[in-house]
Amino acid sequence: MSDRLLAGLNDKQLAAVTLPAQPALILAGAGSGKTRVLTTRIAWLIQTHQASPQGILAVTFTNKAAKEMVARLGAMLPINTRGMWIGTFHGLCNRLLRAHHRDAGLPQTFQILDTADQLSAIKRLLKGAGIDDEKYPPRNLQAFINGAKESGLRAGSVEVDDPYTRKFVELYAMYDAQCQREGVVDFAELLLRCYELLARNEPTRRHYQQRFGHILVDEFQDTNTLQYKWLKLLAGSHAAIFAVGDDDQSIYAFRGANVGNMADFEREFRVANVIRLEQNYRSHGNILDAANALIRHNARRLGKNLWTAEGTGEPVRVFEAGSDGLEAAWLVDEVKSLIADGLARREVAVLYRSNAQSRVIEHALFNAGIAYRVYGGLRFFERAEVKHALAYLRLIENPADDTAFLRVVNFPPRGIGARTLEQLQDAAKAGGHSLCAAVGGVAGKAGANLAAFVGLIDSLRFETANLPLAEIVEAVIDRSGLVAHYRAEREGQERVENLEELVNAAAAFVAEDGYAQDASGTQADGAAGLPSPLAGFLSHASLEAGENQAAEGQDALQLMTVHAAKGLEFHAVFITGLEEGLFPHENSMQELDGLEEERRLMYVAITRARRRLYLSFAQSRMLHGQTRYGIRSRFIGELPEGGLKWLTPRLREGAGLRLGGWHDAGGAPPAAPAATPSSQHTSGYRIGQTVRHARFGEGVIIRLEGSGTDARAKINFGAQGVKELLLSIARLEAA
DNA sequence: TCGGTTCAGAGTATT
DNA sequence: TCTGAACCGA
Repeated sequence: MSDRLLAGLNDKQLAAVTLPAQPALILAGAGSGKTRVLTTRIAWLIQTHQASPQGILAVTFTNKAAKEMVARLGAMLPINTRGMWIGTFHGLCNRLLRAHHRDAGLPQTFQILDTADQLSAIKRLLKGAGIDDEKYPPRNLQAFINGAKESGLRAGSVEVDDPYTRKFVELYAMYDAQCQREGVVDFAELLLRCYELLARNEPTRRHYQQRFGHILVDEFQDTNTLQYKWLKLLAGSHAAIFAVGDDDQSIYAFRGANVGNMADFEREFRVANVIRLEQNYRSHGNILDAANALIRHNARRLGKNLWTAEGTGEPVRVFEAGSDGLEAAWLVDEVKSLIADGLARREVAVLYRSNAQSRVIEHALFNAGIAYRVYGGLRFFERAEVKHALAYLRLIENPADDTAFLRVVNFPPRGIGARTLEQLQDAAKAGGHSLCAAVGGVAGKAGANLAAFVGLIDSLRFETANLPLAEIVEAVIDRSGLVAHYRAEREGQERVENLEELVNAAAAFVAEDGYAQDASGTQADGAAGLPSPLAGFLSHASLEAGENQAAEGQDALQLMTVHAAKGLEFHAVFITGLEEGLFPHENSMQELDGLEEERRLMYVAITRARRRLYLSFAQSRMLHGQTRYGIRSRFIGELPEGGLKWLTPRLREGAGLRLGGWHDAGGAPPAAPAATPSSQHTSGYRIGQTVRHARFGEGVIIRLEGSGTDARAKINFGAQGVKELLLSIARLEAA
C-alpha cells in the first residue's frame, strides 16, 4: 500500500522518507522536492503505523507552508488532518498556551499583540514612566525586547555591562509586567511563555514528550535560538526530530535565524543520517551551474551541489544599462517579447533587493500597459479600519486590554481628547486598574463620555454573548459607529467594504478550519474549556495577517523582493539592480557574515528560475534623491563565464564598470547610452571616472568638490564603501 | 480635530 | 526623491 505513496521518489528522497525513528537532518537543496519529502514522510509514518496522526508534530514558519502541508497530506491519506498538530511555531504555541493557560500564568482570553500593537504598547509604557523616547527610542527597545526573548532571555537573565543596557533591561521588565497586567502577549512571548511552561511544568512536558514521537521541522535553517530550544525540550530524549533545511538558503539572520542550529543539531543529537537532496527538478543546467558556482564562494557551508537530469538549457542573459530608467525600459521590452512568445505574465518574476527599486520598474510597466502585481504591502488584518474593529472585539473579550482601549476610545470621535485620556491614565495608574476599570475616576463631561464608551462596550458584550461570531462582528462594526463614520467619509467606501469583509471572514472562520481545529486540539488535551469563537477568531487575526493586496486571479507580472521570492518558482526570472552597494547591499558589509548572507540571497534568486534567467545592472541609479554611480555586482563575476550571454558589449575584464566609457579615446560606445553625468572638470578628474586607489582598489568618482589643495573627490569603492579623499593627498590612478 | 508643514531617514520580514 | 511620523496652528 505504501508503494503508491513512495512511487516516483528518487533514491535520496526515498531514503529520507523511510528513515528509522532517529534524529535526522535533511539538506534539501532548492527545487529538490523538500515539501514532498516532508509530507510523504508524515504519510508514510501514519500508513505504516509507526505513528498515529496525533503523535506527530510538524512545524513551519508560515501559515502558507503549514496549509500546503495539510493540503498535500490530505490528498495522500484518507485521514482527518484537522486535529493534527501541523502549524507554525506561533500557532502551535498559542494552542498549547490556550490549553494550559493557567499553568502558563495567562488569562484564558489572552490577546496576541502584533508588531504594531507591541510598538504602541511600548510607546505608552515609556510615556507613562516619563522616559525620554529620544534617548530610548521605542523601536530600539522593541528590537531589544524581541531579541532577548528570541534568545530565551527574560529581563533578569540579560547580561548587563553598561548603564544604557541596564535601562533597557529595566524597561523590558516593566513592559512584561504591563503585558501581564493587561492580559496580552507579543509574538516572541508566545514562544518564550510556551517554552517556560514546558520547562517548568514537568507533567505537561512529559505529556507532550510522550505524545509526539515524531517532530518534523520545515526550513530548519530559519529557526532562532529559542525555537531550537523549544524543539529540544519538546523532543526530550525520545522523539525523532526530522529537520529539513538548506543552509545555503539561510537569508533571515537579521530577524534572529541562526543557521548554526543545523550544525548544533547534527552534533547535539548525534545525527547519524544526514541526507542531501541535490537533484533539482526545477531549473535547467546553466541556471544551476550559475547557482553552484556562486555559492561555492561561501566558506561556511555544510556543502551541497545541485544537479539536474535536464539539459543545459539557455544561457543566463546579462544586461548592462546606462541608468535605472533604461534598465526598466529594457525589461519592459524583454517582457513584451516573452509575452508575445506566449508566456503567461504570472510566469515571469522581476526580483530586486529592496522595495524602493520597484518604483522605476512599476512606472515603466504601467506606461507600457503590462499588468503586474507587487508583493508585500498592507495585509487584510493590518488595515486601520479592520484593526479598529478588532480592537472593539478585543475589548469585549478582555476589557483590560489597554492597547485596544486607547485605539478606539475616541474612534470614531466621541469627544474624548488627549487631556481626558491623561487623567484617565493617571487614575488607572494610581488605582492599579486597567483604563476601562478606571473610568469612574474621571469626573465631569469627559468622564460621562468615557462612561458612555465603556457602556457601549459592556452592552455589546452582554447583548452579543450568545450570538454567532459573524453577528457579533456585525453588531460591533455597526454599533461602534465605524461603518457610519467611514460612510460619511468621501473616500471611505473601500474601508466600509473591508469592514463588511471582516464579517465574512468571521463567518468563514467558524465554518472552516480555524475554530473547529482550535477547539478539537484543546479538547483533545482536556485541559481547559473551549475557547470562545471570538477568542479563536482574534488569535487567528493576529497570527495570520491574511493575503497582501488583492488583484489575484488576474494574469500579472510578479514583482517582489528576493526575500519574498523564496520558495517560489517561475519560468522566467529577472534579477535587477545587480550593483555593488545594492546587491550585495552596502549595509550588509558591516555585519558579521553579511556578504555571505547576501550571496545566499543571490543564490535564492537564481534558483527561482526554471528556464530563463536575466541579470541586469545599471551604471547610474537614482537613490535618495541623488544619482549614484555604481559598479557591477561582484556576484556577476562569480558566475561561470561560459554559461553567460551578454546582451550588451562586455567591458574590459577587471575594469569594473567604466562609467562614461565613451569619454575614453577609442573606447567603443556602449550599446545603451548612459545618462550623461554632468562632467565637472576639477584637477583633471571628472564625475563618473573610474580610478584606482592603492588601498581601496577601484572606484568611481561620484562627486567633486573644492579646488586647489582643497579639491576633494567622493569615490564609490564598491565593497570598500564611499570615501571622500583629498585629491592633493590621495594618489589616484586612472583605471 | 483636522490639515498642512517640517524633518529625518531611506534593508530584507514572518508570526 | 519620497515617505511617514511628528508637530503646530486654526
